[in-house]
Amino acid sequence: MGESRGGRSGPPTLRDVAERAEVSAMTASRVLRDDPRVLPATRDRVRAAAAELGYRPNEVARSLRRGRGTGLVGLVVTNLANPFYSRLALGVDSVVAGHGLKTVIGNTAQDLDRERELVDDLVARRVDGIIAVPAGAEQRHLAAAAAGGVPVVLASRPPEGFTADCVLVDDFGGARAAVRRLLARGHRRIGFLGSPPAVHTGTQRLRGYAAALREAGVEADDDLVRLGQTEPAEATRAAAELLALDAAPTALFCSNNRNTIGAFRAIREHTATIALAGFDDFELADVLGLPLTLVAYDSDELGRAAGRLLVDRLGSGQEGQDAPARRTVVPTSLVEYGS
Amino acid sequence: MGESRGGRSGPPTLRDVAERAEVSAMTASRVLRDDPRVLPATRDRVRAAAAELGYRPNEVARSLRRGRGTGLVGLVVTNLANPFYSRLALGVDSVVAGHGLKTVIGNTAQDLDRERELVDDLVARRVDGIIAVPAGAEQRHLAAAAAGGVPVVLASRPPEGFTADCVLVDDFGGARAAVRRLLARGHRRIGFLGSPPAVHTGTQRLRGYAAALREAGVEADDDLVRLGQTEPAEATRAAAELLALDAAPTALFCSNNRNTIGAFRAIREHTATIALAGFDDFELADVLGLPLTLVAYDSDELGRAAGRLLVDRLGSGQEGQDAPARRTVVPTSLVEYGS
DNA sequence: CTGTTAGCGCATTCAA
DNA sequence: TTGAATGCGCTAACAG
Repeated sequence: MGESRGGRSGPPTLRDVAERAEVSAMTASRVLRDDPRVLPATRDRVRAAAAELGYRPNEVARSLRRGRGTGLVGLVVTNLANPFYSRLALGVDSVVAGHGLKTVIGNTAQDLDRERELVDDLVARRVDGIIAVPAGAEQRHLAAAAAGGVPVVLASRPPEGFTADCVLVDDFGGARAAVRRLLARGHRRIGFLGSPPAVHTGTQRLRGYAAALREAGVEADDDLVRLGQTEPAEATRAAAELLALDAAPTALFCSNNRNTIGAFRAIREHTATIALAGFDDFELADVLGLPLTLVAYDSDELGRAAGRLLVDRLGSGQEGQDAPARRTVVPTSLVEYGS
Repeated sequence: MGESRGGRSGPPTLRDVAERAEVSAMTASRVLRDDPRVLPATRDRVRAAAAELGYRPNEVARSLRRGRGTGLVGLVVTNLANPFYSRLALGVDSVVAGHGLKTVIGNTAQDLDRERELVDDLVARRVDGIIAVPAGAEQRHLAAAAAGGVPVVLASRPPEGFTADCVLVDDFGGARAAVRRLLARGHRRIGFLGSPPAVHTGTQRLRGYAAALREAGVEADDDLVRLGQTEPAEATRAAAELLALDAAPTALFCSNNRNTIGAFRAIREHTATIALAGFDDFELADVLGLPLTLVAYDSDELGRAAGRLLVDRLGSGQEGQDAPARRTVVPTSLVEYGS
């Protein structure tokens, strides 16, 4: 507990511990790293000295010296408040923590500039690897990081313009399955609510929607497709507009949980019965008092899979730098709520 | 783009840039930090060289050299999947990012050992400060960090056994207000569902509940109090048990959103009408089809306030190290849903 | 088993 | 305006 080192400032260093224990810095270093080649008596003295000074090894200096990275994994997401991303984060952390790595989470708030800065900063801080859910199709910053030797794994979006490992959800198949189910129930006018066009998952889910319609011989109607809603309130407005059309849809398919929740509120205010389906499961979906078909998948697993890809790549060391890129797809399933 | 440095390994360093630009490392350093005292011509040469090599300053070396910290703020939470914590995290980040600081989020999964390791690791990595929501009453690791000169701010729990800035929610007042409202509606047997006793917020909210009962002259009944539920499923079971009592409660008060959601499911399966109130607002609370009184507060603001306290303490520099600890309280309000 | 030498990549200090 | 020397805190590589 005693802070006393001739008035020097800042936290105690290895030398301080060494002096106090009357050994060289090297020996102190060995003790504190549990190197066995130290006499038990010396070891105890060093340990005591460290404890008395409240010594904490400086991890910054340590990584600089060792040169093999910092033991940190950077995770870049657009919106931590969305349970999808927080689950993903926990999945990543659960895997990498098992390999002695810490997760640094960066939130971009959908801002591309911020995303670029964040990635650059992670590289500058010498993280061992980066897992990212890029906000847009512009991925030059990630490509640069990868080119600079930092392993990059993409989650929920494929790499654009460079190669990297990635974990995807079966966006196309999941959306198609959900829309097929609406079609099987006799719906022919099915609306689509989705994220901005630049978002990969949204595009794929729209493709799945279109494919299901085509297979069923239903002509697509662009008036029934509304893209660009990010928050439930926007989705509620968009859904209300669709429901107010002369040729209004009898069912809605939403490309993510924000849109599904928004659409739910619009339907709730509406007189006619509208069927609802959407991508992403969410808490309390079962108690909305409305039949609801959701495309569910394990978002923790998405994170774990991404973590595994990264850890594998790190583990394979120098020689594994240019192993072929791997792509994992997380399956989806349909869940029926509400009855 | 060209990687070419006589076969040296690893990313390019300042010296590499300097050599390529035919200047000293010092000059290169100045250019890359936008030091104005460099001839424009030289500056351009250095910039070009850096770009060609794909140079990224090594932030690890930089912080070691400067000695004034890493520009990182450590945030320690128990469960990122809980919206409360992800909001808190965003609030913190929004404030500290404005001061050039990055947030490192660590998730403890309610594990005290993991929390201790995490804090130690953050200290070892020389973060500039730590914001924590400790899982239990045991805070020696935080006290040690604070004693070691790392500013610590607690969120949602007060420091135990040491002094530190903190941001609290008005747990006592919020709970009392909610229970008062149930009492005003004529309820006399009111059950309580809460987190494990070690959690500070749970204890305070229980105190608020008890105080409201006492004021109203209602005798407290320990049989109506169930502590220890962390997940909705556990809360559902606990609520069902209360509702099955001979002298069953006519209303339930829950000390957090996990318990409220769990209790909701139990009440939904129950025949009699049970009034429900709880601490924490949550998404879709308005559509549960049940009258619901919630204690709401701004959890982003909780994070922002914590960020502000930390930034203030950092800003005041050396001399502010032992400024008196500050305590901020975030107010609560009652929200009525369902009708 | 212990110590000495050297240097990771960068920026502060001083001198030119 | 530029550069040379020096050291942040720590640890490989080599002595002893």
